[in-house]
Amino acid sequence: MLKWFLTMKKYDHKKIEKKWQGQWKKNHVVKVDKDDQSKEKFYMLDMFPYPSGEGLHMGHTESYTASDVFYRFKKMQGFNVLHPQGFDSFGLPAENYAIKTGVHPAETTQQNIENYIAQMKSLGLNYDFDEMVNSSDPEYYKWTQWLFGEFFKNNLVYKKTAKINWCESCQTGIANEQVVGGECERCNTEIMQKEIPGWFFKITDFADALIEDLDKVDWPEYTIKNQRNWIGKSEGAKIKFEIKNFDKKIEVFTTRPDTLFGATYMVLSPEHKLVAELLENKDLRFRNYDEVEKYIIETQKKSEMDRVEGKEKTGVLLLGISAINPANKEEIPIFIADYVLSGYGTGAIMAVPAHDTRDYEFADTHKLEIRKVIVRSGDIEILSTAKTKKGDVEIFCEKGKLINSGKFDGMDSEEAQKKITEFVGGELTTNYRLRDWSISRQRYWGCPIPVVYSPEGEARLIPEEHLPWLLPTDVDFKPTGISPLADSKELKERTEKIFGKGWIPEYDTMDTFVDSSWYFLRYPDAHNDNEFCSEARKKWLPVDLYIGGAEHTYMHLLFSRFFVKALKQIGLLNFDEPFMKLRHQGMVLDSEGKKMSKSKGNVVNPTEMVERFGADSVRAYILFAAPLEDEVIWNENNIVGIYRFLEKIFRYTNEWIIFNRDNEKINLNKEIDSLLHKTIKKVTEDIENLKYNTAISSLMIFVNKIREQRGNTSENQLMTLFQLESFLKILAPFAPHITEELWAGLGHTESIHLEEWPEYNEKLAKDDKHIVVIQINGKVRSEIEIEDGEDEENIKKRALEDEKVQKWVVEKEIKKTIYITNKLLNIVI
RNA sequence: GCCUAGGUGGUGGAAUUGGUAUACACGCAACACUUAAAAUGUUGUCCGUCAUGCGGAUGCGGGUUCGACUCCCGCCCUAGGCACCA
Repeated sequence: MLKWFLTMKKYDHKKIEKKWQGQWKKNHVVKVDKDDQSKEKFYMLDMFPYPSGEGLHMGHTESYTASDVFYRFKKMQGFNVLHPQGFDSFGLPAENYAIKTGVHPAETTQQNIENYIAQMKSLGLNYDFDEMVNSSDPEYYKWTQWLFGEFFKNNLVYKKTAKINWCESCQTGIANEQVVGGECERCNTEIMQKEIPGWFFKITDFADALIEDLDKVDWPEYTIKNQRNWIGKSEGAKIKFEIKNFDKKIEVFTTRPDTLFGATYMVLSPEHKLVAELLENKDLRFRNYDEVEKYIIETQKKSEMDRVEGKEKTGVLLLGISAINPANKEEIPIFIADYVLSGYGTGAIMAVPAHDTRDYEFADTHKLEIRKVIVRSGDIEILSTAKTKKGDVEIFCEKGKLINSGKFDGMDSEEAQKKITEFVGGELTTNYRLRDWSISRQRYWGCPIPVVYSPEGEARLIPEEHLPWLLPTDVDFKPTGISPLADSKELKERTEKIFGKGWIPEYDTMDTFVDSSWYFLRYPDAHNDNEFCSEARKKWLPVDLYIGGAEHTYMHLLFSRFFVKALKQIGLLNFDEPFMKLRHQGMVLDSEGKKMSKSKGNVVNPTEMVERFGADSVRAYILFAAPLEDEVIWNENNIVGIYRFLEKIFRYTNEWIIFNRDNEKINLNKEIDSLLHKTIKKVTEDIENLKYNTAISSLMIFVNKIREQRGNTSENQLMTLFQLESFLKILAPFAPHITEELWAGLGHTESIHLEEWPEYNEKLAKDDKHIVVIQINGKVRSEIEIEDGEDEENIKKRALEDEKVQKWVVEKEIKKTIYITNKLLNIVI
């Protein structure tokens, strides 16, 4: 014993990890040959991070480790795996930091990227950083601009002046999709409304395809649902209402044209164009002009959140005008109210208080007529059918049969929707919640929009030969309400030099979501200066497995999907969906189960954890602690379990090397061999299904078994070299450093990560004996050991002879028995 | 209010075409080694009971079934998301 104790090495994770991280780089272990046609391709993608000053966080650590494990696994299985990483490096934090300190965003971004790369390497993440993509690099954004140009030429981008969400702090417009809880997603300032001209991508053109193609992908159910809900398709009708004594019509969108006879008033959103027109028309001036104007101003101050939260349904009657219900020609009042939003439908509604909760609440407050026109089918006589109860009156919001609707009485809702729409000259139509994507930002640190304006104000695309259209450097970062680029002398001169006197450049930059909507198309051909991706390299697309946070389920995924569909329509791609399989990692919480945040001071730094426990332990622990998609509690006290596990393997392997290296007469331990094959099977299947926690647990069970057997056997009979090596290989994706060290210790000169993934023998992975549980009336009373495939009658006979079973069945009639092969026998008495 | 996910020992979690509930890990306890501690090892650890037995337990209450963490009905709680969508 003393001998091996003296020669035994200690598991020094720092030394081992540093050594191999250096070696991998030197020996090109991470290199991918993108043109290798001999192997099947696999594209494993991570959501690229924004390189913030705070560095990598634990969420990245989990997600990137998960993909790194899968990458190593697929590579060992013989796939040619592309597993790139890059940086989503345009964005507000760097610009805000520049405003505060004067340090140019390019500089801080570069520093942060270097820091991120160092952190990623310290975790043993094997990215080939030569194939990196960096969205603020002109070599990259040249192609962002080029793609914008393709959209421009193909009518998929247009300019319009629109009231948009405005963030006072960022001094920029914010897309609807980027407003979180009425606040700016990035800085949490409350969003206001402001009229701003800007460029929009026609994402709504693809609304139906964006819904339908969700059938083609292997994504989490809820992510698919979220995408569907975000697009928000609804069937209905557009119907026009005449205004009395005014030659204009109000068009409404309704999902319930069958309730038209019950429309007892109309509501316009305060921003509705017609309201402004009516206000300007002196002949028609409302009798309550001041009240109306005051209400409009109050609404403008409100964010969408405020409008939503107001419990009282406020609104103002437009005194002096009225509309005609086209179904029954009755004169009905018109209101403006902020519960009607300008951005959805037509910005105007017909209100049917008897059959819509919100309309009812408004009608109740303003004492308006409530006319019932729908009753539950087969319930014509009784008018009191109810779904939702509101005060004393009952509201029925479902479809049913019509009453009080003239010649349509007795008709079913379904049929009446078509017939009534037809009757009033309306139009059946589909409406979407999705709006076109506003991409203009009045910011500095973003991709310049490659457009110039003629002296007459006409927008023209900057020709390809002038790309990349560089972001100027001579600007002041301070927010003024206009784009920082308007400051640049150089940009102005550059524009005039190329296009002539009087031409001015577009000053806005693009939403950073544009950069991240196509980056995965660039990795296969990251250095191509002539194309965004060559035809040959497009064979890598689409992405086979994408791992990233669930927080991106709406915007990033939707925008990326839109890009792929748009580029297919243009003819630049030939597939429909960017990400075939998608999985999310859960949040990493502190030891008390709370969200990590700077303000709480409970943020765990991955690099510090790597220092203390080693990259292998950090990797294995974060995957072991919980299923990938669940929340992970980062508990430092628990990581020691993984550390001990690795240490045991380290000690065991070194013992093995000392005693067995030159010993050719190791006897095959059949029990260990069977367990090994079971473990290979389990780990292989679990990795394939991203069930890393149970894969690691089965590796632990294997090690425990070996430790247990060590007491019963002489050391040189424990494991063959082949068995030991197979075990190290299936551990390698999780703990790449320690396995590499032990692999080298066994005398290998090539990396373990270039080895083939062990095959399991189905026969050996199967037991030839099983324990069958004997139940009496569903309660476990005994168990017997059986041969694999033993005859049911025989098992039954043996079970009834069992002493413990005898006690229960003696003098009882056996009604029936149920046998589950190799598992269970239930005797019913 | 709506949508989604979930509720299993002291803790993280395992097990679902319905078939031994609590794998694996942490923690805890006892023992061994040690002058001692750490480390390591061994044993034990859902609850009740004197128990190699018996009974009970997967948020709560019912149901289906030979058998339910798993399926059905009703309710409670937690987390995340959405929100006047006409």
